[in-house]
Amino acid sequence: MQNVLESGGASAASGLTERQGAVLEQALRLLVDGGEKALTTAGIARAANCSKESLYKWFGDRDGLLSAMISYQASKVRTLDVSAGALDAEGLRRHLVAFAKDLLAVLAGDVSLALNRLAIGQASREGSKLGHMLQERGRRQIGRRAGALLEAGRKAGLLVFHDAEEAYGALYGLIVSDWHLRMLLGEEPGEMKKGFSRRAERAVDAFLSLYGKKG
Amino acid sequence: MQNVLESGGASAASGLTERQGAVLEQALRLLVDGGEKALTTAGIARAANCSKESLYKWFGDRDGLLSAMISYQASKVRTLDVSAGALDAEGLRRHLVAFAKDLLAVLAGDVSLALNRLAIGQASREGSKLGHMLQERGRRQIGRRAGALLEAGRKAGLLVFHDAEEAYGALYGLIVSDWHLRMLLGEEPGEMKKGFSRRAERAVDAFLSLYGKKG
DNA sequence: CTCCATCAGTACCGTACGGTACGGTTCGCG
DNA sequence: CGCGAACCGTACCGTACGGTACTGATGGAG
Repeated sequence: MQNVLESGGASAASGLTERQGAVLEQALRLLVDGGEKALTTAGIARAANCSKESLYKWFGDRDGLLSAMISYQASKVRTLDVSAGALDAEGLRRHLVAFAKDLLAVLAGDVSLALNRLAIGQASREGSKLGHMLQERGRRQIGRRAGALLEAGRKAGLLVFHDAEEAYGALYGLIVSDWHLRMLLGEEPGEMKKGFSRRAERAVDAFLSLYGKKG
Repeated sequence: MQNVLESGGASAASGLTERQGAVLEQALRLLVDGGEKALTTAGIARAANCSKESLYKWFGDRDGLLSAMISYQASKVRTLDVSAGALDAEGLRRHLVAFAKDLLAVLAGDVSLALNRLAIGQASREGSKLGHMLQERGRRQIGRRAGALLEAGRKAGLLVFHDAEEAYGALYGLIVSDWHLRMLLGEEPGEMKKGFSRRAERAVDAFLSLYGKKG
């Protein structure tokens, strides 16, 4: 997640120069540390050792900078596709548990929480481009991985469902419940992370009990 | 939820005068309409036909006013206790479905969404009193109703679980999934509300399939 | 009627932020 | 070397907000 060192990296993928990516990195760090209120153009310029003029030249506007931050962060997250060849019951369970743990880890991450808070705060005013973007690039991405996993399970005769979206919704709800919102509201995530592993297994057990064959 | 007409109402319960309650009502309306950015002290004073000086005299501070708004709104929501005498399977299911529909309706409400956005936006900076307060007065309240319902179901031999908190978490997750977050991010709630009824029943079916006696 | 408390309305102040303009510096290129 | 582009640092401007001070009106108590 912090690998700025890779040449090109996430910057090239979005048509950004390396320097601009580094600036966005600093902006994300500012956002994580101090919240939206601390995310001033002057602060970003100071933290990134660049000038405000450059910020406006590169991103046009404060909103453009915010959008670029979300876009940049999303471009760093790549969901590994599961090679679902020859899946047995135990393998499916392991994959589901891994997915659950990854999901909880991602949602509990500093940057994810900060960006979600930012987008939610901006969601009230008309436009709400950020919320839509976060939704599209974040959830849709991880949803694809889950969808592929569920479809593979069904093809292997291990899962039974007629609506993949509904099954995914149940899986998501069983895993996350209201933990995401609680973390967004400021509950200390350190205490929560301890129970994540057990929570992931419990959720997958329940999900398999609902949608597993002869379950 | 909108019954401001009751004499005294939520104001008296919180040690507020009727006038102060009306001011908070206008503040909530401003927040719902325009988001946190529109919630300025001058705007509240203008909307409520009062002076800024009175605002500061009554609530001390802008944060105090925000806290008062959450406290005031929470004091208006009363969870009806279920008289759980003689519960059969069909009755339990009906109660659960009613709870699910109420939960979805509350979470999708304008005021709830606006207050959650406000608290989440404020959660980053140290203190995060609002998030904690919303958590305590909101979730804990509705969680009690669910807890009583679940306990009654177990006592009637209709539900089997060893950890009420875990069962409630599963119920909540199955009902809400990621819909709350999506609405907080600005997704149009109008389109969602149509499916709430069916969603509530599906969720309760799944929950009963997990925790109902004999499968 | 007089006194006093409360409150609306407004003017005011300090601050902080978004956005712009300008001087000085580095660096690549002909 | 000369030139221009990119850019850093900073100063600057307009605006908007939080919070305070003042004035005048209202209304109840003695």
